[in-house]
Amino acid sequence: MAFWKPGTVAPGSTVDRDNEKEAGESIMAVANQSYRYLSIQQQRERLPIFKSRKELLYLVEKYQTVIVVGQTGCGKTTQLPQYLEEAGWAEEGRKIACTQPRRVAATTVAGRVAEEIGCNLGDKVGYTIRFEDVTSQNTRIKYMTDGMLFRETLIDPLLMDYSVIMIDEAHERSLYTDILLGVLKKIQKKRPDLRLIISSATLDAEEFQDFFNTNTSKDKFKDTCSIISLEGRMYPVDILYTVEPVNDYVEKTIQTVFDIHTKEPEGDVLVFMTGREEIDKVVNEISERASTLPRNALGITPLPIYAGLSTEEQAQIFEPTQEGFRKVIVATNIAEASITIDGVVYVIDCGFVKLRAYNPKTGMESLTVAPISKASAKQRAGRAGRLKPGKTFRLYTEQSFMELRDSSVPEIQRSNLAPVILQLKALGIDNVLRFNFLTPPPVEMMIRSLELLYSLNALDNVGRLTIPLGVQLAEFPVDPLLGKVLLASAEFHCSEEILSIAAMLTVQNVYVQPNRVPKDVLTDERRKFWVEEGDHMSLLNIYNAFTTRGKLSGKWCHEHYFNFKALSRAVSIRGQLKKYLARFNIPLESCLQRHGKTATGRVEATRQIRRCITSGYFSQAAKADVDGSGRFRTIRDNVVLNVHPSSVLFSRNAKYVVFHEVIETNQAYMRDITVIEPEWLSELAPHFYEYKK
DNA sequence: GAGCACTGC
Repeated sequence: MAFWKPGTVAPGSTVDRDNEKEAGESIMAVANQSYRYLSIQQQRERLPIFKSRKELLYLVEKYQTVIVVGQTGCGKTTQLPQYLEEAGWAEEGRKIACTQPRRVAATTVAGRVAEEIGCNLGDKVGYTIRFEDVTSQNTRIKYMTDGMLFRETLIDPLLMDYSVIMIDEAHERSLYTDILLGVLKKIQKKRPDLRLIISSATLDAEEFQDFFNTNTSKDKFKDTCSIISLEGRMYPVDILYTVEPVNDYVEKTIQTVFDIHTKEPEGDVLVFMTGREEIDKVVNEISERASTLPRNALGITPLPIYAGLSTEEQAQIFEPTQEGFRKVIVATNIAEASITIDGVVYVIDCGFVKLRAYNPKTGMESLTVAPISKASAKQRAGRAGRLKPGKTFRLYTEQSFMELRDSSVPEIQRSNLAPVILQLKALGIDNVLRFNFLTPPPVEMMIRSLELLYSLNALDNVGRLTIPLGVQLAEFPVDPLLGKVLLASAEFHCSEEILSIAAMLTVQNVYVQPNRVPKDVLTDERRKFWVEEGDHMSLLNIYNAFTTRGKLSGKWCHEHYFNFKALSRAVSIRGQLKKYLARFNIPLESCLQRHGKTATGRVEATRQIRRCITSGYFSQAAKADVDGSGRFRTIRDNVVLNVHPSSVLFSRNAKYVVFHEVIETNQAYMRDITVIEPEWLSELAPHFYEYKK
């Protein structure tokens, strides 16, 4: 292919096998290939990490922190905790923890290790994720999400249960990974016996080392942190760059798919795009042009995958390729680390990703297309080398690749920090501005969040958590604004309704939009559940319909184009939030059941619910422009906002609203909106609005 | 007047 140029490190070079938990280190995967006759012990000894077993154990003995570098596919996630357990680190009732950024990873690895050890899951080996605690008194090795370990610090600030904590996939720099690193560094000062293992990609290892070495630099000259590199196991992936920069990567993608299809041996293709619109375009174009292929040629099956698809639609990509066809999977970033697809030999990488950013000046989040990092590019390329030697086509020049950031901006630098600040305060870290972050978030973002927490009355005027409100908001596993609404529901006598609304706001993708169904059919179906008061009350209707006449069934969701997975999750979340309300002594009351028998009672009840929502979301209020353009402006800062087209209130004439969130793409859109009366703002949040007016 | 990357408690 004349348009392509091999990368200078390309032929024969190996790329890390990205997600060793799915296949790479699995002894079962190995067993299925050629070592079926080996005992489990023999299989474990064949993994690349086994050669480093002694050295690893020596380092953990000697150093407080050990950084285990990259080269995934070596077995570190499943083997390292077992080595530690075998060496006695889990004796005397102590546990070994291993954190993962994603729930699926925690559960699947735990299952695999339990099988290797030959115990029931939840016995010697277990896992803990939100809504599922599969551990017992006997549990010695505990896999968990990073968010869950952070929750545990609120209960046991020194994490005394654990002798070793392994933070896996630290290079991903998830929000909770970053917070945990800061908190664990503090804990280490008080617990010299605690061992930390940070598993990271090569590029960040020294940053982690510098971070942990500063703990003791003042009086000792010896390092307390060591790095070890492990070799991985995966097939080589050739990397090809374009010779010239690409203007239209959607078109270039389609060309490349056909080039691969007509010139390369068999093997499926995985394409990385940024979002739904591009994916649909690529899939449609491929289908159309596929009909022009010669009659006797191999067929081509394009399939989309992104989070907004229903479970059934997502499942299609895992079905075996039809005889005589080549599968082309067109994906968002979901395929970079969350979903693993077997059979991929070719990867096409457009070089971009959609990222969420937080603007502290407006308090708005934006969703923008940005170039990926070198680490992401490497991760994407690695998806081609799981089955056999593969090829990755990067739709950018090698020069552009060299100019990419080494790794993505950590999540903590682009998030709303209000929840983080509350939780750090609850841990007794009063001066959050001086908290030891691996990479500190911008100071103005911290200050904006502190102001917001003060206006919610979660912090007092010297920045301490208020009692009980601030303390309760820190405990609640929801955003502080939503937490405030939940707590205020006592006053408005509508906790039953608010629980359902809060659960529905917390899950994503309540609606599914199958491509085969015409848009007006979808809209008509949705209107059956919609009410003029806005999205919150409509979500409540959907929740109630799902749990009563919908009988919690997948079939009902399918018929009405709702996402079954999302609604089921809402039911679990509601249950969890209900337990918190019970703990905070907030009575369960339903104003709709009490007053909803008559029309006027119903109107009054929904007013109460909307007032309750306003008592938490008063800072996110907007007023319609008088020109009838449908545009709004935030009441305090005059920022222009539009109604999101998915909202109940799209193309309806509301005057004053509060909104759950704003997503800024080409324009700023409010999502999940409720109609309010302006007097409620001065009544419920005079401190916030008094200088206006 | 017209749009929805991905996680986590």
